[in-house]
Amino acid sequence: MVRLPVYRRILSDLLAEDRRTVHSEQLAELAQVNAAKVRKDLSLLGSFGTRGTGYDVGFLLTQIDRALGAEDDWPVVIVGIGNLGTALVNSEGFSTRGFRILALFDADPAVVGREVGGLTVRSMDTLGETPGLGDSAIGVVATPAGAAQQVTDALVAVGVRAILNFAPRVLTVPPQVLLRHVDLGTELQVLSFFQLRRRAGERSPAAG
Amino acid sequence: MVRLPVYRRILSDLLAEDRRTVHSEQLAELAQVNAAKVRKDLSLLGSFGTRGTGYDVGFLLTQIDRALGAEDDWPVVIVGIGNLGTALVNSEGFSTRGFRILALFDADPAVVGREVGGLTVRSMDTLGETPGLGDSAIGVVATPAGAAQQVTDALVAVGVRAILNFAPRVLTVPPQVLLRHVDLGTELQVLSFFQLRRRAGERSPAAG
DNA sequence: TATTGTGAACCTCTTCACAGCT
DNA sequence: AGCTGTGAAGAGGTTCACAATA
Repeated sequence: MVRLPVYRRILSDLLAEDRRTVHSEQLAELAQVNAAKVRKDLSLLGSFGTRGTGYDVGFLLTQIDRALGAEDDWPVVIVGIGNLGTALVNSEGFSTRGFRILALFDADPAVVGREVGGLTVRSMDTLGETPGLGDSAIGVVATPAGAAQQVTDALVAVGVRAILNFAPRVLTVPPQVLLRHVDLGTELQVLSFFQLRRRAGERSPAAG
Repeated sequence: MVRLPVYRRILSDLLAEDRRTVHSEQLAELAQVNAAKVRKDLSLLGSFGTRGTGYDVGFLLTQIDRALGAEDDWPVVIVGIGNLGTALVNSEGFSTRGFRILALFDADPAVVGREVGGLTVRSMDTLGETPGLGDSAIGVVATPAGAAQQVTDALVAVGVRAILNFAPRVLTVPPQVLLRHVDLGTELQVLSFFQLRRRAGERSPAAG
C-alpha cells in the first residue's frame, strides 16, 4: 500500500516523542486520512492493534518495516551530484530503512573525486565496475533534464531494474524496469491546482 | 486532475522535439497509463482533439496550463536554503508556469545574505515583512526535520494558505491550510515496495 | 481509415457501521 | 467503555467498446 511509508513517518515521529501507543483516529488526523482507512490499511499487515487501547507504536513500526522490505538490503546508486543529489545523499531516508548508498556518479570532472556523505563521487564511465550493483539495485537520477535519458539507459544497461527519476524529463525504460518520477515542479503544480479548485469552491459553494 | 502536470511535462518535452501532434496512445505510453484514461482526462478540459489525427501538442499544452492555473500568478517563498532549497530555487518548475519565487529564508546567519538564483537569502524574522505575501502565496519548507513545524507555524501566521513540505517530518496545520508532503525517502520506499511486490509475483505467479 | 469523446460496465478504494474483543 | 477489525454499502475512478467524425 502506498500509504505505509506515511504511517511509518508518523510512527517514527511519535516514537521520538516517547509516545507508546496510538489509535487509528490520531494516526488518521496526522496522515490526513479517514480513521477507517487507517485501520483497514493496518489490518492488511495482520491484527496488531489492541481493542480498547490502540496500537503499540514501536511494534507497529517494526511490522511496517517488514512489509516495506526495510529489513531487506536495497543498494542505491545516485547519478548527478549537484544540489539535489547532495541533498538526497544526506537525506536520512536514503541510508536507513534497508537502503544503502553504494556509489555516487557525476559527469562533471569538477565534481568527480569530491567526497559527499562519506562517499567519493565517481566518473560515469566506471558505472559498470560498481561492486554489488545487481538487479536489486535502485538507480536514482538527479541530473539535469538533458542528461537524464542517457543516464537512465546506462543504468538499465548495467542491470538496474528500478529507477527513481528526479529530473524534469519524461523517461522511457524497457517494460521490465520499474520507473517512478518525482518532479519537484509537478508537486508545486498539484498543490496550486488543489488550491485553485478549493477557491473556486469557496466562491460558488453550490458546485461542491 | 492530478495527472495533468504529468501530461504537461510530456507535451513540453514533445514540443522541444518539434513534435506537432500526438495521439492518446502515445501520451498514454509516456505517462504510463491507459489510453482511455488519457482521453477522458483531456476531454474534461474540453474537446481539443481531432478525430483521426490526435491532439495538437502546443494547443493542448496551453489548455492544460489554463486548467492548472499556470496563467495565474502564484508567489512562492522557500524556507531552508540548504542543498535541497537551492535545488528548488534553481529548478525550472519553480519559476515558470505561473510560479514566481518571491523570497528565500534561512535561519542560519551564514546563509542569510547569500545570493541564490538571483535572490538574496533573508533572515526568518523578516518573513512578515515580505511584500506580496498574501493568502495566495505558497510556502515551501525545505528545512531539516527539527525546524519544520516551527517554520510552518510561522508561515501560517503570516497568512500562507498552501504549504509544500519537503522535510522528513509530519506537520500539523489548521484545517484551512492546504498541506502536501513530499518525503524523498518515502518515494524510495514506495519504489522498493513495488519492486518487492513485483518480485513476489514473479516467484508465485498464481498470486498475481 | 484513424482516432476522439463518452455512455455504460466494471472494478477498486473508501467509508460506514457495528459485532467482537480487551 | 473504548477501540479494533471487517462485512457491506457507497463513491469514485478506470476501462471497455463503439458511435461520431475528421
